[in-house]
Amino acid sequence: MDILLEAREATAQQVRQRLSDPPSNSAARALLARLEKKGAIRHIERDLKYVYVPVVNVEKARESALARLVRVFFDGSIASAVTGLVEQSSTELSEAELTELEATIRRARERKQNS
Amino acid sequence: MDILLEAREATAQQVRQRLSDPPSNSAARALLARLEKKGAIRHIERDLKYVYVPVVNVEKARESALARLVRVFFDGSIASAVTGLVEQSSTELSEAELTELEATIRRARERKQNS
DNA sequence: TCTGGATTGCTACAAACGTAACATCATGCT
DNA sequence: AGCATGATGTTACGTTTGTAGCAATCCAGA
Repeated sequence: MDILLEAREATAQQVRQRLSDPPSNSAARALLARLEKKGAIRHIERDLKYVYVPVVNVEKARESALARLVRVFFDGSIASAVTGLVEQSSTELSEAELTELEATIRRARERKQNS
Repeated sequence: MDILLEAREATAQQVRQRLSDPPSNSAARALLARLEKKGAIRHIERDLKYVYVPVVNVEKARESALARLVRVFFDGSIASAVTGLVEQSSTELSEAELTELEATIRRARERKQNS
């Protein structure tokens, strides 16, 4: 499921290849068939292959994933989560990104004051 | 598993109650027994109940959860993830927290320059 | 004492899942 | 045409997981 959300779309083979500890070909197809039966994904036929796409609301999936992360690993503190994210990978953030983040925080402050 | 990480510890009943779409009592107990068999959790006997606690490395679990989130929902961009986190919940952040986040960014910048 | 509630141990069965194997179909190459 | 390749459809089997039920144990209260 994550793989489809990440790749936007994928064939059975592509999903299988991206899975850690790749299951058999049958298992990958069966998994996709089950997800489709449950309504989580759907498939389009293209070039004789089935291309699977997630049917879930990506926005909501992201929101709930963020909320879960904050709740489970950061005691519900959004500030702690942001701090953790930034500090875990500070060297991967470019100067431009750091500046942009500061702008984001300023915008958040303004939105807060206007509400 | 998430529930145990979040609650630090829980009995079979507590885990079951916190699960969305709560499974049967037997299923909850069987699940915990399996997790214990796999070594992911362990149990302590207290007041005649089994209190289960996660045995996983919380640090690593958090890191991988953060990495997954960034990869799946934010195209691998840490900056986007931080922005999403801040904007999704800007009104829940206090002024003090916003200020603290700015300090965090400054620290990240300094660390970056020193590396 | 004894009765009820809560919890675990254990067993049997059903549903879901992983896997392998084979058939079928379309495509491309010789 | 004939054949190999890659994809899906389908079936069968074993493993894992979910469920229900019942016995045993401990505790609290009547």
